[in-house]
Amino acid sequence: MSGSQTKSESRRQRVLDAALEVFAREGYGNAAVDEIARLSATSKGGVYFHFPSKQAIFLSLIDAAGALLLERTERAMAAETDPIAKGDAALLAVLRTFGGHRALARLLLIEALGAGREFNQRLSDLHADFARLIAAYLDEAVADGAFPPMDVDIASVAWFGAVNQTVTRWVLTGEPERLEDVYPTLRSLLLHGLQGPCAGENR
Amino acid sequence: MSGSQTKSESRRQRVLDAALEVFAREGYGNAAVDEIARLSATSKGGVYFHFPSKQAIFLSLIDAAGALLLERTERAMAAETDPIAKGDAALLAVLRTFGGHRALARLLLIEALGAGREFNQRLSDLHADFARLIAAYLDEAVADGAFPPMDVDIASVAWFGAVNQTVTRWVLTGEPERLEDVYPTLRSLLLHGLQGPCAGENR
Amino acid sequence: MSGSQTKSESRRQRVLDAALEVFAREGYGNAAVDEIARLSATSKGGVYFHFPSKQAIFLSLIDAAGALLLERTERAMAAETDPIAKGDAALLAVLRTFGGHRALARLLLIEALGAGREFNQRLSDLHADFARLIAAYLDEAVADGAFPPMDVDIASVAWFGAVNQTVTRWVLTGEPERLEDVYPTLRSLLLHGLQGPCAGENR
Amino acid sequence: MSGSQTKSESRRQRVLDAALEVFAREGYGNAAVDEIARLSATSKGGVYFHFPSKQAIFLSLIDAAGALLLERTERAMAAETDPIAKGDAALLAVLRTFGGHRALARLLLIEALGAGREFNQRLSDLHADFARLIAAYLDEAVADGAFPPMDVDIASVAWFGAVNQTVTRWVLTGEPERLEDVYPTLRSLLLHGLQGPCAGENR
DNA sequence: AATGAATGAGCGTTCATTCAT
DNA sequence: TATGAATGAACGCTCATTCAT
Repeated sequence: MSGSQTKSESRRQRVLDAALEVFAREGYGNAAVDEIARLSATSKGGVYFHFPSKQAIFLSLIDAAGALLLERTERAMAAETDPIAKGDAALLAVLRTFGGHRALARLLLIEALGAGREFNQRLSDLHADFARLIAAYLDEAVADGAFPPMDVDIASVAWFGAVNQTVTRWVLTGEPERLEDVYPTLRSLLLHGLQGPCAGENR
Repeated sequence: MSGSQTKSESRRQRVLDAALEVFAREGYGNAAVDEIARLSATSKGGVYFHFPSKQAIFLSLIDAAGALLLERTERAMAAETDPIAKGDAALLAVLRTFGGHRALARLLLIEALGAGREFNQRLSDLHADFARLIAAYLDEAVADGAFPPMDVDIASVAWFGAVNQTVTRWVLTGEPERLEDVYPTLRSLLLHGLQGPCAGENR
Repeated sequence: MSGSQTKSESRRQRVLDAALEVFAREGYGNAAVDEIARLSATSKGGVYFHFPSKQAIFLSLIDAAGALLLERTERAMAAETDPIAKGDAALLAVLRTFGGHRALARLLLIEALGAGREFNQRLSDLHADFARLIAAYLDEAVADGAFPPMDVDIASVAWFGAVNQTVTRWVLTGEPERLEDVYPTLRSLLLHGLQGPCAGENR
Repeated sequence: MSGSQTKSESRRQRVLDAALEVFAREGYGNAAVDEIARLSATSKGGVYFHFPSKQAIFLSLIDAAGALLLERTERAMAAETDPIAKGDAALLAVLRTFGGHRALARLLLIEALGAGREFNQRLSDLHADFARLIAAYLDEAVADGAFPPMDVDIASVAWFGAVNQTVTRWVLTGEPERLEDVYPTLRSLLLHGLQGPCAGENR
């Protein structure tokens, strides 16, 4: 990796960092490339040297954020063997990733949704990727006997949605102060639903 | 209701109908007031006679859509007495309302989110209203002994999120073809979670 | 004069009164016909029944204001016979007319100027009318031996300008509190100029 | 001064030149930024790159014109020592500055007045600056014994007004063809008033 | 690689005027 | 006479994108 490559990479990264902040603060439509350039201590031309368009910057951010979320979740699940523990690990990984980076949460769960048709596909793909991850785990857990047979497609989407909504509420209203505090309740709900754990079952 | 009132109201309603279509198709930022005027067979000035701003049109739509959703859900729940049946009714009402009006679903679950800070408050309020409705039901059901004690705040948000996400997937990907098809699975997940109904329990 | 004529006249006058207030407050360009209608307790259509256009309202006001100023000045001069006293009377009449009606002063000296080419002609005519009045007086006074021969055209314009500027300053800055307070100084300046009255001359 | 600075400055100046012409021709309200852009052989965006708003362009012009007028007058007065000669120099400087630039005269004496409350302050300031210049001169001349004691505030405003009105007439009606032709008459009026020079006084 | 001046299409909003009632 | 809903042209301003340097 040559010095100039490094410099170029860091410049590109500075642009992405600035873009994340601006997009999260202003939303996609209201974000100005000028502002991204200013925040990244570059010029407008500099931004356009590294990215072909404003849209491409946003897509880069979504892709990176999605990849980060997936990777963290996968890694956390891989560290466990027990099916239930795998699920717990996934839940915690998502809550921790979003809880530690509010701008990222805002970008992925809020701004990306209304940014236009072009991004819906990308977002659908990400949702699908994540659902696939959860679905694969559910399939395994079902095969393992930990869970009864179910429609894993819908179950994974619902799992994802329940988690998303608590994160979204946290982003929009600031409640609860620490996102991870929802973990015990959410865990119980995901596992046992509203009716709670069956008698004689542990935890 | 005089004739002129009727006419004026109908013009206003035509604008709202057109706006719903345009906002759902283009998103808030990309929607042009010109296009709304064209679709409602009015002039731009006509639109601005009935609404002070583009933002006000959007807010009107969100408020109306939110009120419709709440009202339908409340009405459906009121028709039942059994706690479990109330929950089922709420779930079905939401799925049917959204399933019967994809543009409305897109507006409320997708476009309103990324439309800017001004709308987040309104949306938060709606989310809170809906969560309160569910929370009140859960409180009752817990008191009734149908559900064990739980953190109803988080539970209602998670309930809402699981439903929203399936609706969102339907809006974005068209799956499943009929939204209501998710009802049985979603119902089971909400009630019993991933681990399914306890042995000896009926459905 | 029939009752309806009276009513019509009074309605028309109410529009003019409202227009004077709005034009003086907002300027010609920023004044809205809607606002004039509101202030005159009429509808927009009502305004347009009495006047063919916004421009016509403004011209009516300018004409009326100009006529009032001319008439007051002429009447005041007619009441005197001594040439110097005639001049004093004219000066006082102008100061009193403007001093008693700030909106009128603002309209004639400020707003009418920048309102557009269409009004410049009208304003020029008014200026010319007034200058003619002063010029006729000066001609008489010169013939009388009260003043030495002079270029009465320029003198009348300068007279008008000196007065106008003090009124304009009053409108814009509020100084002096009572416009008529400038009378003694202005009188002396107009009669004797900066060098003051000649030795042996009385006031 | 680098080449790019020169180019940027010249573009900015071209915009100002075009704006002066358009504002003088159409008035502030009727002037379109599009037209300014066309006349300066730029694009609308180009105009807005150099100025934040239409209002700012207008203010720039007023400030520059006011500064030019003040500077020319001050310079002309500084070149003389005799009080009377200083006054003559000031009068000539104003007449020549306006007489040589009709658009500038129109901007400062006509369009700026009716352009709105925002500009009145600026214009008041300019009037005050100019009045201060004249007042300072009058104070000196009084101390020198050239003029008798007087209310210099009002005298300077009247001086300014008499000159302005002749310039305004020239702008509006084109009379006299050469503005400077009013100089002798105006000079005499300002010095001696309508009653003319005292017997035994020279010039 | 980087800069920033320049472009120009597009948009929200205003408002004088018209006209059916 | 009077009303006020409707029209539509006009305008100030923004901003993603380009490109000469």
